[in-house]
Amino acid sequence: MPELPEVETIKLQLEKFLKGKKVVSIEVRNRKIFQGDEKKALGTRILGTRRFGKVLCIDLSNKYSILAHVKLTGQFLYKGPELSSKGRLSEKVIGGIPGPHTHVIFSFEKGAKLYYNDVRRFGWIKITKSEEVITDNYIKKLGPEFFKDLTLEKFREILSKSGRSTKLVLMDQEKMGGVGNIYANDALWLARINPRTPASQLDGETAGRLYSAILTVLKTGLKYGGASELAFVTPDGKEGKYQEHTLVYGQGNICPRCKRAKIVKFFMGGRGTYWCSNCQK
DNA sequence: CACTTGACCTGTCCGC
DNA sequence: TGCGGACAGGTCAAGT
Repeated sequence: MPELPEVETIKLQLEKFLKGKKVVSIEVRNRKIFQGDEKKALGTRILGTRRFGKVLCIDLSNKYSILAHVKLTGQFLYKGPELSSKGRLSEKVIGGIPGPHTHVIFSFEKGAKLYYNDVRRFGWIKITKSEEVITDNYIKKLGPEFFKDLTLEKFREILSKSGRSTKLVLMDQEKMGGVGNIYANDALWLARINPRTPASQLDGETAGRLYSAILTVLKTGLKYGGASELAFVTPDGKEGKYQEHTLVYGQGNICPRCKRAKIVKFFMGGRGTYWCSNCQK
């Protein structure tokens, strides 16, 4: 669920809340989640935030950076003077903050805090030299990204070189960065493409349709502040709304476009795939 | 090399 | 009401 729109939403809020703040302390409650020496961050200020695919990057003033992948259930939650008391916490923040699922607590000046909660503990946070961010094991393998360096031409080329099913290629972060299961399902439906069609079999026009469809669903996801299907919440403790606007993901009713077939769910690569047999050929 | 399955984890939901 | 099992999406490692 944290895909490009969700991580971008987190990134924008963290930028807003943290920029310029001085790191006073970092409490690591779970060593498996936080890798590296957190003391390197103490006394530094937050310069800004970046995003690489689904990975967050928080740049510090001493040429170190904090990288984080929230995977499925990781949550960054901010408490500070800007939020006052009105910000009610989503019930998706299980156990509250701090709580049994809080694994890292960042403290800043004036009592501001950033909590990292993660029920399933799949996520990770690490501190690394800023110049080594792009050679990080995950980031160095990331493919080009939508809205950044993934042009239509490059997109067509990537598809043409893979005989794997189109859906799996879209979700392969080493081929292209940012798209996960929810947006892949919706984009394929929007472009009327069968998720199982081998990527190399799509002609230029069809690939172009898919490219625009992906941009469309990602933009829609951003507009709604991400999809809170599972555990996604924004740092201010609120939920995204895209899950209320999915095209086919999570649906089981008659296809809203052709109204001739039911949306069918099946598994591809172990993940739920939603498909209209009538209009996705 | 391409592709699949299992592991990582726990909360939620569904059926009995 | 309680319990067991399937299921959730993102990646990595191991197996076919």
